[in-house]
Amino acid sequence: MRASELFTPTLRETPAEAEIASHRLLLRAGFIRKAAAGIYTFLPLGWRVIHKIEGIVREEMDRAGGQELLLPIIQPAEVWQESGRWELYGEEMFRLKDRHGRPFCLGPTHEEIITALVRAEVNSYKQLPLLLYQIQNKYRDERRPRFGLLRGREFIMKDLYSFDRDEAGLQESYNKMYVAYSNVFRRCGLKFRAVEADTGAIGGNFSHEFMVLADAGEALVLFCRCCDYAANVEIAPASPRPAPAGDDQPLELGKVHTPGRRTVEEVCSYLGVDPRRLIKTILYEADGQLVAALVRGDRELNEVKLQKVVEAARLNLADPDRVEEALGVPVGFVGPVGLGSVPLYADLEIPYLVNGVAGANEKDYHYVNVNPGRDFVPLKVADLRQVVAEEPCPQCGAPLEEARGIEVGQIFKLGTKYSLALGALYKDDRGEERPIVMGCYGIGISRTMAAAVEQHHDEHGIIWPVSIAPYQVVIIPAAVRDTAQREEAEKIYAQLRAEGVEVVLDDRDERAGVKFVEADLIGYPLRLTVGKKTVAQGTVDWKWRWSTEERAVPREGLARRVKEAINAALQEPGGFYRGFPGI
RNA sequence: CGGGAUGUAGCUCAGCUUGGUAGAGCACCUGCUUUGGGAGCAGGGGGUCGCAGGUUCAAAUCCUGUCAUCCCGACCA
Repeated sequence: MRASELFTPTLRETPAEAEIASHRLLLRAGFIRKAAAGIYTFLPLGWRVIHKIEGIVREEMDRAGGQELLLPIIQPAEVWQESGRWELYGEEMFRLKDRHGRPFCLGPTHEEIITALVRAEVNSYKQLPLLLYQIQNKYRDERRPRFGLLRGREFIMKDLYSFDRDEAGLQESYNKMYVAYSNVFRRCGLKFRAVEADTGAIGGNFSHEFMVLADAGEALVLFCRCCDYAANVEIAPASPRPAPAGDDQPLELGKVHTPGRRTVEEVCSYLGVDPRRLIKTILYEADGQLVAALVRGDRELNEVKLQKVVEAARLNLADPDRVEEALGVPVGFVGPVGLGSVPLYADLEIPYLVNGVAGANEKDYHYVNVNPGRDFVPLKVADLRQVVAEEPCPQCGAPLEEARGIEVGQIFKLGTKYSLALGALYKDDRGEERPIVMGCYGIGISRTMAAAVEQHHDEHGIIWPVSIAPYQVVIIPAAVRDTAQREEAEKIYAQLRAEGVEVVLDDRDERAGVKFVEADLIGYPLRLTVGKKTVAQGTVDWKWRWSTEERAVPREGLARRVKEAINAALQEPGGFYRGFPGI
């Protein structure tokens, strides 16, 4: 491709709407443009990257036995009503009606439609297992789209669904996908971790998320330095540890005046107690009913854990005004002692407390010498708190590390949730009807593109891994008006193309500086510069985008050397980033 | 959905407080010079000031409504 013909409108200045690196750089370098909030056009360079990622995904899915098909974007309401998710999905679903008033939606995901397909076409155990996948636009009307491609309303996703006869078959499919996903992200040149994860609203009972490690990531992951343990903080189990040594003998419950002290910090400094002795009482609405969660003052509550323990379909922090209305106490003074009918859910650490401090359920008062078991009895004691770095690994006990991650893929065991709801059954070898056992496995293609930029960029622009770069090489003649330089560059261009290298010739009549700056911004992995000096001495200047080093290499045999270097880079995508900080 | 902010040229923004008929830099077009890290000079084109009402002799500017976008929070296969 000639740069003079390439449609890559670059921006010298950063668009005001872009906050994070990937959004900023993809806009500036001319890969994407915004059409509406959370909806983007992919320009030629951006679309090439998407194709590269899709290509890698296809190869790995096919290698694992997957078969590609294409499901509709517009889906009829019926199948969603059958699974019960037409109601459950709520506002996040884009809904529409046809001219006859029949309800449809833009598919936010495809479990229903593919299960309906398999229900109709698969009847016998002989047709199983089956791995079907598609790469498609998906639609979710996010309350708040943000971060460019990382959280859009229209996005490109690969998802594969596995259909097996039984649990053992599902486990096998799941393992295949785990391996395939690891291959995909390794080949994309990304530093990632597979972490144990919550299954969320999609249902099912076992899941891993694939996280690209980057500071812009919305997820927090914990991983062990010594063993292979890694988990999303949402589900990482805490090990209970005793409260600090204090008074061993329970003292008499007492009420103290704490005017205006609402927060843990305020109460603790006012009363001169360690936050570890405080009982933090947080009120939630679980399916409309008020519940109280108790954690130590120095801990953070984990809502995902609470939701599971409470067994609520919907759980959200209770509105402070509603709490005051229901309990007659401002939230800062609510405590477990004498809280009436509100069910108490206590973290594992709470029963270890001796002579703790808690709200007195009376404005401007707290209780001291609160003793769990004596002064209140929780409905349930369970792991409710957030684990933090340096706590012991649940597998081996070594201190955990934490990192931020961008979720680019997730694999689930669904079991029979959808096959039962939609009646996807098969006859086994004894003629008995049984539900198909399902799994689902997603990769955010467009999100992976953004994640790659988050992980691989510098102050000048993007640094694409060779495997997903829009083009592998750019040739820059320093001055195209110099016939010798121009002809030399044209020759190299023709030779590289003959070798099958994906190359851009920057044949524009621009100053060399402009071409260098744009090449850095766009992030071509390899740059070959032809100048007056290199022509005279029979060399070209060779520079990798991720390196600061530039060296003159002989013009003789250049095309083959480039081809070999590109192949080497494709073989070991992460190898070129050894210099990058990582884990 | 709650809180905050912003909509003026393709991009970044000034002008708004104190109403008087629209500006800068970059980008674009033409010419000359320049040519290995976003060049210089000269000339030129481009905006119903988000939209709709209202106040006024007069509105980018004041008032009301509305739409859009961004940030924080809530939410999130």
